[in-house]
Amino acid sequence: MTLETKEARRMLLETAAAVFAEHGFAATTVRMICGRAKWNVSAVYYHFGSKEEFYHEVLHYARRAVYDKYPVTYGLNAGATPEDRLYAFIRSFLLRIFGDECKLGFGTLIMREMVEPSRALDVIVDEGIRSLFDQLVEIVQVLMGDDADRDLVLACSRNTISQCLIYLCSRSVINRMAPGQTFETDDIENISEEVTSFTLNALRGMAKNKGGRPQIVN
Amino acid sequence: MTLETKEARRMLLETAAAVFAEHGFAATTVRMICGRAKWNVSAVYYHFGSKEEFYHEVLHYARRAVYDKYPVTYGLNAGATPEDRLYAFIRSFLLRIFGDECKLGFGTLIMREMVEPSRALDVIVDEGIRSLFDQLVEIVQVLMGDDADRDLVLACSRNTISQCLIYLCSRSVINRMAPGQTFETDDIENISEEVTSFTLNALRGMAKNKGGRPQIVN
Amino acid sequence: MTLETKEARRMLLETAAAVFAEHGFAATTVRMICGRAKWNVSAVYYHFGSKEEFYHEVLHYARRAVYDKYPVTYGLNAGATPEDRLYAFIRSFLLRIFGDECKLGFGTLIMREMVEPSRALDVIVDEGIRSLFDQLVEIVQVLMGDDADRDLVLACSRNTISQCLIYLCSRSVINRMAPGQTFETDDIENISEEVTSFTLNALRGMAKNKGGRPQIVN
Amino acid sequence: MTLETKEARRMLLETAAAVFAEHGFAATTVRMICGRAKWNVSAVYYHFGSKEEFYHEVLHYARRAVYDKYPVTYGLNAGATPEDRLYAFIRSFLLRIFGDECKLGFGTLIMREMVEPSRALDVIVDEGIRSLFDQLVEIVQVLMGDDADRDLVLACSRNTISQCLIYLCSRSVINRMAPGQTFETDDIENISEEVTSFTLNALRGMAKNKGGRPQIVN
DNA sequence: TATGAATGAGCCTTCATTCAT
DNA sequence: AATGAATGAAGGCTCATTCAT
Repeated sequence: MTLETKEARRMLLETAAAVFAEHGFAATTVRMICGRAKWNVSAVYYHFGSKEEFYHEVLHYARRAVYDKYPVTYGLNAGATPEDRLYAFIRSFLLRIFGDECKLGFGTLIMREMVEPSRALDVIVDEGIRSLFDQLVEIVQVLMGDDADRDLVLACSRNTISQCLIYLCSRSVINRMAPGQTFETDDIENISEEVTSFTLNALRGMAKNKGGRPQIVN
Repeated sequence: MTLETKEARRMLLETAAAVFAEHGFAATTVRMICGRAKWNVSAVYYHFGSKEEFYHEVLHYARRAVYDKYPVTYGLNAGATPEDRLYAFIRSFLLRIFGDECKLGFGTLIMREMVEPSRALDVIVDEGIRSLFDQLVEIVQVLMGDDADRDLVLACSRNTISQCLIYLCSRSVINRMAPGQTFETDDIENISEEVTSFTLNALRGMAKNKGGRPQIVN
Repeated sequence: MTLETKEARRMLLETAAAVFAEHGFAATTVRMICGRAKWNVSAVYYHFGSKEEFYHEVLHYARRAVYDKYPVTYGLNAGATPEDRLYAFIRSFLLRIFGDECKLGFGTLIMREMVEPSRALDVIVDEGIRSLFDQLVEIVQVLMGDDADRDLVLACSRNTISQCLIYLCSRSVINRMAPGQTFETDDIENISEEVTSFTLNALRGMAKNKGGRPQIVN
Repeated sequence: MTLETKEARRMLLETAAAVFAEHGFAATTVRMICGRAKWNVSAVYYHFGSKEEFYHEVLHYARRAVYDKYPVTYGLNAGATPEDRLYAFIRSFLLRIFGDECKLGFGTLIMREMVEPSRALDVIVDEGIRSLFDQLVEIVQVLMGDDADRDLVLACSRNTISQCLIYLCSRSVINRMAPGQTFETDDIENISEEVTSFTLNALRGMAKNKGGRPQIVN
């Protein structure tokens, strides 16, 4: 069978994604991947040029796959309220992070890129994250009111997304602190609701008193 | 000079921490560290046994150092309100993450451990993070009221801390999305206030209507 | 287009000759040649069997081509004196070495064979160099007189040809020692004359006093 | 035993010189050399940095060795005539080329450099060949008379040295054309005398009639 | 016949680790 | 205790060559 076959290529990229996710770029050897995917090492070099280019291809593939499966508008229908949109954003974000069977596939790759950025991160940010964030910002702006300070809106958006990201970046710590906790589909729903609720309350409060610490001590 | 000297050992560990933080465990070479610290490679093996044990020692040292400098009660005096305590918690957490001169020293080491956990992470969680988190939970409990559901309090605590962690885990993305943003001491103060404010508003809201998504659609 | 075509084959061999000349057998990649000649790698293997056989074919082709262009009698007409024949020999030899536009094509291939002989060198010597040298020997014999010692004639012939070969073997050194020197057609003429003159004077002297070192000290 | 030992280093460099001479830089593998010299591959990298640096060291060593053994003034005493000096130059040149037991050690290395120049050739030319050639030029100038044209002197010097170089560059051809010929010490003496004689006759003739081809046809 | 794909051997180099002094 | 030297196991990559269509 040839690697040009869509099927074969897919299988290889999938395996590679798993291995890269598991060990990171540096610690992953091309031999590892090929051993697991039953492919000849040279074949990979023939088709992808170098370990690095191969890795980029894997990243690209994984990103496409996860966005195809969980687009940004996932679970959102026409007459959605801003609150619904926030909820949908958070939920699809988490679904993308957790991926199929909660294996943290693409999520892990992204996380490793954030910790040890390569050229790929620029692309990922430019082609995906930025527009994603902009959509969140828009939702948050609506929720806080048009007169809300732009910088505050940005900060609140960041706070919002960070509540999801913790499940990506700190999963290993969470697993150690709450060993029982699972991350099945149901759990994701619960987390989504809880995060949405927390965020909505924060946004409403911030909007009312225009944020800032002075309010704290009162 | 001998490595038994406190001074020499300190210097070596400090250098090692910087290098490990910069490149990660796998990509860091013992020679790298020794080259920079002007020490003999074999000396490290003689005193620490192996690269891995050495790394653990480094982690241990860095953790002590950062907690010595910024204890959990950092900036807190006797009659502090729960709000003050939350603020102090967040601020000291950020200071620990950003480290001296915002170099992300110990923070980076932790972050890499979270992404690629080693035996060391268990220790770090057991001896540091857990008690840290417990203290936050306690503050949040107070802020939400004694009758607040325990699980909700835990979730809210997690949401709170996540707003800080994003500056650790996603720094590379933040730098790319907002290239201008600096992280000087002043910025840390601002972030602390903003996160505290966001959290307080969320907690008050959650406490009032007992959280959950149903409220959203109202 | 098929490689059976005379034209296509010619083009490929020509390209190959240039690449082999430039990098030598070992450092030349079949892919290099095919890349430059716009041919498929496998086609070469199909038509020539192996890199080595291909190389031999290239050598054979290049030799034919250069001898077709500059035959041994190049520039010689009927009533030529022995001196004329010597001059013609030297000049055509240099022209063959320098090749078209002084690119050192075939000459370089031969040089590389001399340094790293393959099976091909035997053929080259048997089918070309030997008869070439014999013709020179004959000329030298005539110039030194019939009574000249055979071994001396051989040695003198060798000395003669060596004055040409230096432009082949030591070109890189000459370029470094006399950076300005060019090797255009005019230069070849000049070199030919100078070498011929040097040689004639030597031969005449040798013939007169029968060579040998004793004469030196007188 | 350590490679720092003069003895061990010497042995390794000698072996390396032989292998590089036999196969050339590209075709020689570090493993080859180490296999033959009973050294660990990594040891070579530890001490020499890279294959290329190692090669340069080998070249440097070989050059020193051969010049130590056969200096330019080899076999020359005080009141030497110009003829004697020419003879000495040629003889020592050949001895250097043929080296110990006529193994063509350093000679072959140089020859390979001439055919496939590396950075090393620049050094070799600048530090050795140039001054060597200058010495020859001086001798030739004396032999041709002070009024001899400089360019002619240079050309004649080149012709002179080329008669020696042929034994280096074209040895493989000579071996095939005259299979019986040996290159023992005696043979070198004979060749030296013969080349000296040929050259002296040429120089004298050139000096007398000022060279040029016109004389030929007379 | 022609070609894209596949393969296995091997090369240079690096690195953690151990030796020997 | 401290150090320069040595080692073996990989790892990324290349290349001649063979497959399979």
